Amino acid sequence: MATIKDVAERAGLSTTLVSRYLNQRSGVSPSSKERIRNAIKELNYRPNGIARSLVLQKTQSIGIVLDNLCAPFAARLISGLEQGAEDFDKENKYNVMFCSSNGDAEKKRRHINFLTQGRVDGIIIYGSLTSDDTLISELAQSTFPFLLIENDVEGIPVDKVVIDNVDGAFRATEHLIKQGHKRIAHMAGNMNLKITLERMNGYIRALQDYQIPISSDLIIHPSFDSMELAVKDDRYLRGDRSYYSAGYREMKKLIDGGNLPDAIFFATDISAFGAMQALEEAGLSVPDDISIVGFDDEDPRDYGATNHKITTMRQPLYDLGYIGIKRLIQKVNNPERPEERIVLKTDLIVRDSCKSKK
Amino acid sequence: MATIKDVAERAGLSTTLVSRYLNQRSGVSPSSKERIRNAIKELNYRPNGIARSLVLQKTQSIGIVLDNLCAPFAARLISGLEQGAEDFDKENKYNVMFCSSNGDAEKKRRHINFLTQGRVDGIIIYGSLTSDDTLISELAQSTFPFLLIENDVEGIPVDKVVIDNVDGAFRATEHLIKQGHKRIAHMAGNMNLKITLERMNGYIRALQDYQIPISSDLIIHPSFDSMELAVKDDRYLRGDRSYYSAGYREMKKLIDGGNLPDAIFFATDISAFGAMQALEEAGLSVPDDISIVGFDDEDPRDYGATNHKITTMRQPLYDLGYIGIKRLIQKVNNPERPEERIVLKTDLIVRDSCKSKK
DNA sequence: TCCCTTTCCGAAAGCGCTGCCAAACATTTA
DNA sequence: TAAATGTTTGGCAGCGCTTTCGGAAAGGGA
Repeated sequence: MATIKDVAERAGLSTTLVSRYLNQRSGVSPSSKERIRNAIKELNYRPNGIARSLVLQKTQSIGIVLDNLCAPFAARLISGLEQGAEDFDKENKYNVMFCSSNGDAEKKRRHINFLTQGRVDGIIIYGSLTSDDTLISELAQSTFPFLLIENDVEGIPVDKVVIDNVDGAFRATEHLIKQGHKRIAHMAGNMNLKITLERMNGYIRALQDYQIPISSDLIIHPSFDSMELAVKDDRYLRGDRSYYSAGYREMKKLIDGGNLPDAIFFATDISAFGAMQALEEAGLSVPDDISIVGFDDEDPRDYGATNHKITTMRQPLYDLGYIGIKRLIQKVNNPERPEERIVLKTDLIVRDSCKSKK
Repeated sequence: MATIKDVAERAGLSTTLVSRYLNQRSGVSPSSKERIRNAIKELNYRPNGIARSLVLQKTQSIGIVLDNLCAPFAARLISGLEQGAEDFDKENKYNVMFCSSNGDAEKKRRHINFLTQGRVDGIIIYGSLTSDDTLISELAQSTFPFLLIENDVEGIPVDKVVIDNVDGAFRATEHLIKQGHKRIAHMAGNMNLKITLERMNGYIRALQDYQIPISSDLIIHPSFDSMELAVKDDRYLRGDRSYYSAGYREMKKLIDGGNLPDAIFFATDISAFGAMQALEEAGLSVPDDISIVGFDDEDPRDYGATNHKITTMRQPLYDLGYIGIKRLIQKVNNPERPEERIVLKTDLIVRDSCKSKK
């Protein structure tokens, strides 16, 4: 591969001049320009961005690492990220690069390590790492600019943008309460996840606020299988179905138990979809026999479910990305700014799965 | 940011030794190791990958640039790429990074330029560039390893893996012929695209082979709007709907014209979905009134269509990615290998949109 | 004791580029 | 004509790392 030196030699000029030409700086005479242009063409020269970045201490790029590029929610998140990068810095455009770990924690680690070794100017990490994520705190010690989305790690000052899960769950439950429901159950998510705790918290607070007694019978803790195969008919089904099966199983138990609650707030739509299948099979109707509110605004079709129109709390994924990358770029350009924790609210999307109780 | 020099100084050793330690080479005594380890921790040192890559002339990463990361087909392609990278080089794992241009040709160009300036060891470009893609030929002149997927540029020796569109269209048409259809129409795609020509070519050859007269009345050239908004209800619809509308319009004309063909072979499923809506609205049935074969195996739900079960030619997208990245990594490790053009066949997926003619 | 391995270590060159600074040249002004 | 100003140009250091190569130290055998 030809280098800037080769070009300079060929053009009979100094590398300084060639560099100036390449970066369209002033101080290059027209005749020199011409000679450099020719030399470049003759040698098929392509500048080495790596070397350039080394001296400039800047790559003009941003890395994003997430678990699953093809996940149902990813599209909206990605759009937000791309658009944010576009809108923020119109002249010095940032190149946004995505790395997908496909649920492999080790791979995610590797990606983060790779990118944070100066390969990009900053990174955004979506979602949590394994429980013992010393990597985040190590990163926080260094000065490398990074930002977390949907990973509300505690104890370390870190830039992050997160969802207000407590508020979302509160409002979801409140929605049910305001429709006159009293026996409101909650089907929790994976208890290893912080968001599960937060959502349960919101549920409990809503009941407390409206002076509805909290019954532990009505709080359901499904057990989750490990991630279920997301491939069907060689067509990639975008979502992990383990929550679906869990919802199905628990709903079945509930139906068999005989004492159905008025309403259920699900920590995630996916479990709700599974539950709805169980209800359907039992000849029960949503919302006539039971009201349901979910969370996440998932697309039932991504989980092979029938097209339920479920009332749900929707995460502002686009905004998560948009705001996140804006903040990161600010950080890149002004490392002194103190860390921020940005909280976004969820939206209540009212569909057909709830009904007022007479 | 601390550098290797700082670490060496702190440890009271040379940078050479620190480098050796970092790369787990022999020739570092246990006591030195200990001191280096401490120095690294104390300084929060992270090695600079950029500098490392500059001297090693290797980044251990691969870049992928495509038009739309969130496109319906992308999931399968991405899976293939990721898996291929994984399977090929188990010890020196490559980091795969994705760049999405969202249909912006200038952005795609920028991404390609960025990555090919030594930022990665090789890139894969999915889909075509603008018609005047001098960029590809420039790249071909250089020694930078790259590979094209689904972009069968001519005249330049380039590594690429492509679909056999002629064969696919031939077999699609043949499928119709063998069911006894005689008046088989073809709805073409965007005539600026080479694949459109190839698919039409396959259609014509099939008719010729089976001695069915070719009638230009039966070859429909829809006009396509520019890319249609792919957002609906703030939920990102994954596909571009312009082909859908075109299919709808043309089918309507055909119905109004009165003289419906026995069958239609569509250059893309998306047009077929649109056409099927028109047929439905006209009270006509597929496959009773007309048989249909499509191409691409698109998911109707990605285009807001009802869930048609269409017989179609499916592209082996996973394989495209899997084989493509394997080939690229080979190229990276052995630049001398001459360019290859790998052709993959499509699969006929029989569903419910065709019926034998009595 | 000497010589020969073996192990550990560091100086220095260099990867391809940019930016500072001074030198060379050209042009204008007094 | 000399001085002052403006425009081009190139030498060189240095970005953070690896690697070569020779030297020092330590251990072993005679």
